[in-house]
Amino acid sequence: MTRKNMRRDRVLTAAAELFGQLGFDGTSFSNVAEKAGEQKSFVQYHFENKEILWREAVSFVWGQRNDALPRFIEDLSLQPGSSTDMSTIIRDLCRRILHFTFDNPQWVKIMFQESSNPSARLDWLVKEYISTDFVEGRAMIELGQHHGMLPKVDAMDLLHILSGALIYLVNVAPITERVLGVSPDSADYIEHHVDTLIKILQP
Amino acid sequence: MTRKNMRRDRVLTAAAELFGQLGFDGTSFSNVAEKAGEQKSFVQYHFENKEILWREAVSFVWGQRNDALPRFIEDLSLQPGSSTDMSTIIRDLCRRILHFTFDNPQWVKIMFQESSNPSARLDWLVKEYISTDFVEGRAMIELGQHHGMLPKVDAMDLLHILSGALIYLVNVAPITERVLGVSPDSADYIEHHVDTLIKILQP
DNA sequence: CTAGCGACTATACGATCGTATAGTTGTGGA
DNA sequence: TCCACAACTATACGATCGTATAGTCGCTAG
Repeated sequence: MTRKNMRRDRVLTAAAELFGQLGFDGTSFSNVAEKAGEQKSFVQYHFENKEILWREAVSFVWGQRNDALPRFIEDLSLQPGSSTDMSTIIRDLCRRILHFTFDNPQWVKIMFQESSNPSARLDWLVKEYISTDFVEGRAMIELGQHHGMLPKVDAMDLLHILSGALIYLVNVAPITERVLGVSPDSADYIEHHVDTLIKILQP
Repeated sequence: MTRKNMRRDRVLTAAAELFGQLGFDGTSFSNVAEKAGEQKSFVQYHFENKEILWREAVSFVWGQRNDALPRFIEDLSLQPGSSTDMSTIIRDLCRRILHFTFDNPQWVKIMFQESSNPSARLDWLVKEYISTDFVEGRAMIELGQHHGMLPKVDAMDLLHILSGALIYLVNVAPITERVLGVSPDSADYIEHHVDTLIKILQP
């Protein structure tokens, strides 16, 4: 990768983090520049306004996510649908999603930020990325159901319930940490949580 | 209620909405004043700085929530633990929580805002309100388990899973609305969602 | 009647916001 | 060698930020 793109990516990484943590209005060019170790004018030069910076940061984050997540999901379809233990596959998938999202929470945080204050940006985000997520998520759930790995209930509701059960854990992690004095992003905690989820999902 | 307190409460209501939607940094005195139909100087007079305005708004919202929610939860313990249909009680509780949170999403949104950017404010929020929520939530889950109404798994994990399944629905509602073209805050949608959740929770 | 005080408003301050634009530097082709 | 242009930086602009403070109003104790 060229040095030029490295600097640009550092800015996008910083921007994504701040947009996720502070929201669109709470994030500033100087914020981003400082976090990225660049000058404000450098950021402004590469992204002519805040709206564009936001969109590029979102595309950057979703790109990384889409590079990483499908690998996990393919595991689901690779199984011949028979002999392998049902709970093992689901457990593995949940575990990987949790680990990935704990390491890369920006996509979830940005999604929640924009969703809490509907705007033209949310329209763009939905049209560009999230509507696809819904379709693929639903298909994944239905695949799991078809293989007898998930309860036979409304797929879209189940998608929301599972997404909620997983993502909520990441979102309230700093709170859980303060209240219970444990780290929800630790392998042990994730393992335990997924275990409980599996028990509930089993017939 | 005195006219004076009415104006103050209007400000707190506006502040809570904005803090939830835009976060602490994204919210300003002028923002709040405009939304409340007051002058910036009026807001500043009653709340000497932004930190205090935030804390008062949080206390206001949690106060309203604590006035409204316990009534629902008492229903759980009132039952003699026997004859009444298990699923009916849980279903009713979930339904009420969803309706209430769709009508008053500020407490959830503020919690997520602060959780996405750990700070001294989060410490205060946890100490003042959320640690209690955890304890009571856990007790409620254990009560449900004791009555044979919930699966016998780790109570804290189950609390997170249920909270997630319910609250996620509220948080992504604007997205769901755009993607599926339905209103997740409608009675029908809630009913259907809770129905699915109950099916999963049943043995 | 009025002095004083609590409730509220108006104005002022420096800092920072998003954006525009002028200036500087480096480099590759004529 | 020198020029053109891309890459980057510095500075400037009005608006708005959080906060401080001076001013206005109405009521009531003396």
